[in-house]
Formats: sequence, C-alpha cells, structure tokens
Amino acid sequence: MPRSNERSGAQRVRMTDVARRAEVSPMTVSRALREPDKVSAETRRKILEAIEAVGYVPNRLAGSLASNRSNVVGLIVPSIKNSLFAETIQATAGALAEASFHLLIAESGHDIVAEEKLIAAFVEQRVSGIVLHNTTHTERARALVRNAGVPVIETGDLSRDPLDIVVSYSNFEAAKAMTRYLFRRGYRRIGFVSLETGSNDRASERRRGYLSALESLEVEAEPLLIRTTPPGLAAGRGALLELMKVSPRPDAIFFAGDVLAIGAAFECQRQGWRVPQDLAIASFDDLDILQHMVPTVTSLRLPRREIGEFAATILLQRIQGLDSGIVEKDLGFDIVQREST
Amino acid sequence: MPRSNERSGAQRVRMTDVARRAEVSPMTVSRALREPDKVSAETRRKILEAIEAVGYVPNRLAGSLASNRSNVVGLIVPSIKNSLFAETIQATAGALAEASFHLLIAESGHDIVAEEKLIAAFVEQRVSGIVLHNTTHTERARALVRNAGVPVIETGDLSRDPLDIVVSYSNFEAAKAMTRYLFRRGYRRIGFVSLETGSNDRASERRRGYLSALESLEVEAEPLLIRTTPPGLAAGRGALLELMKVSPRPDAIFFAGDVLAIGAAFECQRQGWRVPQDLAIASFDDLDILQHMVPTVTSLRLPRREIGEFAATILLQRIQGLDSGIVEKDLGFDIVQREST
DNA sequence: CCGCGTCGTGTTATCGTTATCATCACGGCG
DNA sequence: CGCCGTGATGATAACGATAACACGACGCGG
Repeated sequence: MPRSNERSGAQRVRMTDVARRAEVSPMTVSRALREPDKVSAETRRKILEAIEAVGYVPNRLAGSLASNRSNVVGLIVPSIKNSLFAETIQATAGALAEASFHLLIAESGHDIVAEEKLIAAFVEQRVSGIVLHNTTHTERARALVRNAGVPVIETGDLSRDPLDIVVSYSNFEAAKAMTRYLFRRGYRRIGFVSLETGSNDRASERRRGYLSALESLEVEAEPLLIRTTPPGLAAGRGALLELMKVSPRPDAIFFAGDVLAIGAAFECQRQGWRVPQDLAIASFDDLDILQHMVPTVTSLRLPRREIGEFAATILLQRIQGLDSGIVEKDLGFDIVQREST
Repeated sequence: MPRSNERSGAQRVRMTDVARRAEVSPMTVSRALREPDKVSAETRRKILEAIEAVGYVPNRLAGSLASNRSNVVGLIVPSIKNSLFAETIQATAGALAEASFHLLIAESGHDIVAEEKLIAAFVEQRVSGIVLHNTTHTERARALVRNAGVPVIETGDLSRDPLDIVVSYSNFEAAKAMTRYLFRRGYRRIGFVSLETGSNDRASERRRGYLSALESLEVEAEPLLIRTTPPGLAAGRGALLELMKVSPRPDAIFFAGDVLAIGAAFECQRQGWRVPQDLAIASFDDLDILQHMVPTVTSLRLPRREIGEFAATILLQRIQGLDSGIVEKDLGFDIVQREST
C-alpha cells in the first residue's frame, strides 16, 4: 500500500536504489558501508559510485532499529550556560565524534523530576549511553536506566550510590582541601559561600567539605560566615557585602560556586578593599578569567576536560562490549595559588 | 528467525506486549499514546495501566521510521565553549523541549568541511530540522540539505545567500553602529580588533562594518590600528599591548570578538592605563561580566536568547507544516553605554 | 581427486512502530 | 424501518535497514 510522501522536495533514495544501480543486493551495499573489508574491491567501487550518483544518504533510524544499536549518546546538565559544564561537554562531544557518535543534550535545571523525564525521552530515542551531571535521581529514573540496560556515567561528583559508572572528582575533598589551604595561609576567619544546597548535591558536598575542614582544624564554624546564594555574578557580590557586614569581618572568603568569586572580586575593587590584604578570595572552578583578573584569583582546578574525555571513552568501551571494569574514576583536583590569597 | 539479544539486562518490552495485556490491538495502544482522543476513556485507562505494569518505553526509532517524522533537531555551533552561543542554545533547547523535541548538538570548530560532515550525519539521523551558526557552507552541504528537504535556520549573521531561513542580527550594522558611536563620543583614533577573518564570516562582517563606519565619517582607516587575533582572554590582552605601541596611540579600541575586551580591560588595569581617560574600550558581545567590571564596559547587546527562541519557534512551525513565510528575521541589537567609553 | 574451510554474495525474516483502509456497533433521521 | 454517518477498533502492509544463514566458487591438503 503506497503511503503519502509528505515531505516536500525530499528525494527519497533507499539502499535498494543504490543496490539496483550497482547491480548487487542491498545486503552487499549495507556491508560495503559498514564492513568494507567483507566486500571485494571492485564491488565496493561500484557501490560507492552508485551512492554518489543517486545521492544516497543512509537512514540511521532504520539501521539502528534493525541492529539494535544507535550512535547517539544522551547528556543532561543542570545548565548549558554554565561555563563549567561547557568544557566537559565539549570534550565529551569531541571524543564521541571520533567514533561517529553524537550527543543529544538537554538541560534539567537542577530539577530531578525534569531529569527523569529527560532520561525517559533519551531511552525512548534508544540512546546507547547517558551522561549525567547530577548524582541524585528519582527512584523512577534509576529504574528506567536499569531496565533499559543503558550504560550511564555520572560526572558531577563522586557518588556514594552510583547508578553505574562515576567519573569525577570529590567536591567534598576539594572544598575541604581549599579550606585547609586557606587556614595554612594564615587565615582564621574563613567565610564560605555556596549555591543553594537544596536540590544541588554538589553544593551541599562542598559545604560539608568546608565544615569538615574547620572541624579537623579545630576551628568552630560560625553560621554568620556561611551563606548560600543564587548563581550569578551579582549574587557573588551580594554575598560578599553581607559577609563583610559581620563583625569581626572575615579575613578570607571561599566562594564555592561558579562565578561568585568573580562578582565578589569586582566589588572589592569597587569598595576599595584590598585583596588579599583586607580580604582573601578563593574560588572553586578555575575559569580562565581568574588568572587574568587583577589580582589573579586562587582557585581549584577541576579536571573538566578530562572528565568529559574519560566519560566518553569509558562509555564507548562499554557500548562496544569491552567492559573495562572501571566503576569509579576519581580524576582529582588541584589548588592553584594566585595573588588573591 | 530469533536474533541474539545482546544488551545485557535490557528487558525488551514492545507495544505488542502492552496490547496483549490490555487486551487490545497494538494499533490501539499506538493511538492511545499519540491521539488519546481517538480512544475510549475505558480503553485508554486499561492501556495506561498495562504500560505501567509491564514498564513499556516506546521506541521512537521505530516510530520515526514508520511515520517519517522525528522529534530531533540538529544544531551546529563553531564552539560549544563560547558563552555567546550557550545562551542561544539554551533558549533553543528550551523552546524545543516544550514541544517534546530534542537537540543533537555538535561543534564544527569554524571549519566548513567539518560542518558539512556534521550536516550529513544529522541528515542520516533524519533530524527534522537543523540550526546552523555559520552562514557560509560548502556546496555539498547546501546540496545535502536541499535534497533532504530539511528546514534549516541560520543564526550567525544576516546572510546574503540564505540556505533557507535566517534569524539573526547584522554583524555589519552592529560593528558600524558601535564605531560611529565611539566617534560620536569624541574618539578619533579608534582601534579595531577582531577574530581571524579567514573562515569566520562574522568576524569579517564586523570588520567591514568598522571600515564602513570610518568611511561614512570620512576618517581614514589606519592599518596599524586594525588587528586580528585568536580567541581568548590572553589574545585580547596581546592585541591591546600591540595597539598601544602604535604612535600616536589609539584613544579607543573596539574589540569585536568574544572575550577579547575583558582580557584587555584587565591588562589596562595592570598597566595603570585609565579607562576611559587614557583609552576607551568597547566590546561586541554583552556578556554579563561586562556590567560588573571596574570600570563597566560598553558593549553591543545581542539578542542571544531571542535568536534561540525564535529559531526554535519557526522551526517547529515549519515542521508542523504551518509555513509562516518568514525567510529572514532581523532581531537587531543595542549599544549599551557604560563607564569604559 | 575429493572433502572442506574461506570468501563474496544473496535470501529471508525481523526490528517496533504507524498509515491506511476495513469493520462493526450504534443511533439519529427521513 | 432501513440508510448512513460517526466513533472505536482491528488487520495488513509498509518504513529502510541488518542479522543469520545459505550458497556457490575457489583453493588447498591429504
């Protein structure tokens, strides 16, 4: 029964058409494309010529359906705009591209129910792998990926209860290390600013790290020196102003979220507070800009690129059935000391 | 003939299984999911119950193949890391998500041959639309999308020779307007820095705009005051230093690329050059940070979010066959004056 | 000189949906 | 009272590829 051919100018060329022109069976065309070695040189030549001549573009939907394999990987981040993720995404996409895999990207906005829906959508698309930046998920989401049997990589934090594979660094340890570093530099009233810890597991891990460092240093945590804010430059500035109202003032502030430290550093300049003499500033993510500011800003260097590459590599291995056995990869972090502390 | 079921724990549930359990035909299940109105309330209830019970997840690969429609849109940007694109991507993804469409994202790295390959890959995936940020393409790429009949939206610049639909602002006009604005502010030796103009059509349009402004102002362009650099903060700094060696010095510099102005502004601070007294600085993209710096930086505000939303909206209309007839949408730009000029 | 592994290719069934048309029960209306 | 539109459902044939097996030709060893 013929079906309506809705798409306007689309010249629909099938493998059969190529086969007819090359005077072989469709199966041979299929092989010529996927396993060229299994086809004689002469036949291959004829087929490639035919493909060129008729303008054939393989239909991967059909291919994936028949072979039960797809060359698409799904990736979900809390926010595409966050430059922190951008580099990881770039690295992931790059590594996947080499294996002709593509990336379906979506944004969960820190909402685990939204994440669940996106995971469902990805499973419907039969992606062959999923990369997540959150480490907490709805029960339904967990069941979904379990039943689908899709390999999943979590990259936001080392998780206690991984879905499958984890490639990350420890937010807890990183925050702890930075806090201890500040103490070692002589700062005693160390303020801490993080993003809202509610639905953001990374933020709360960082806060835990800060508190744990203080405890190990036998410094009593001061609630007044701990703040949470929304994301953004302006919020960093706001948090700074609040903290500087506390008496006695903090002598250092550790900004544990995205661009907060940058907003704060600018405000210091505006207020005429000297950094680091009047106030030391430390940041979490080592954004490029930190090493260009005046003064340059101390921060944690996170293995953003490495996380992306590693995630892609492991995923590809799993997809190709070569189970590396790796369940958790801790890529660590570095503290980069600069003028601000 | 039974086929090997490679995927490990994947419980493969088909529509048929749901149908059997709900005691209806698969077709009714299909309808219950896509056109609920066409199924009686009672039947629908049974079907949803069955879906829940057996844990059915529709296979969109099969669905798309059969219906010749997909809910995936491809998007290609020169660089994912570029924050300029991030906001547009976010807006596009958001608008598409509302219609249950997803975004396949890839990076061309300013290489039109790479772009061509990506377009081919997207067509193979049978995406139902493509969003491109470049406006120059290989002939093969043009043929590819033409034959595939896929709607394409270009967003990088208003193009003279659009592939299909253009949603953007004019880089030429924007650069021209900013240059004229600087002149109006009293600056007479206006330097210009852009990214390499070779494969980057936007960069060369901006340069044309700068030159055109000078010409209209009857100011002779000075080759020494015009530079191109690689992207990045350090490059902006480098360009600044080069330009400040020219004698007589420029009294203003217009940085027409990504984060160049930011790097330069920091270097001014470091060198003790007062902005804007010793040197005025203007930037192209209105990144958030510009309004937080000290001094705040004048820039062009580009409709990044609007471009993304509009692109998605138009694409969806085209996909749904409601041709709006819009071929080019100029979303304009604003000059935001701040302390640096 | 025959059996058998290998190479290149074709045949057939299938992947899991959806489009189209057929069917059937029902009810209003002339 | 029978005709016919309407609403709900089903049967069947695609969609465009790939997996698995079949098959003939060929070369090699015993």
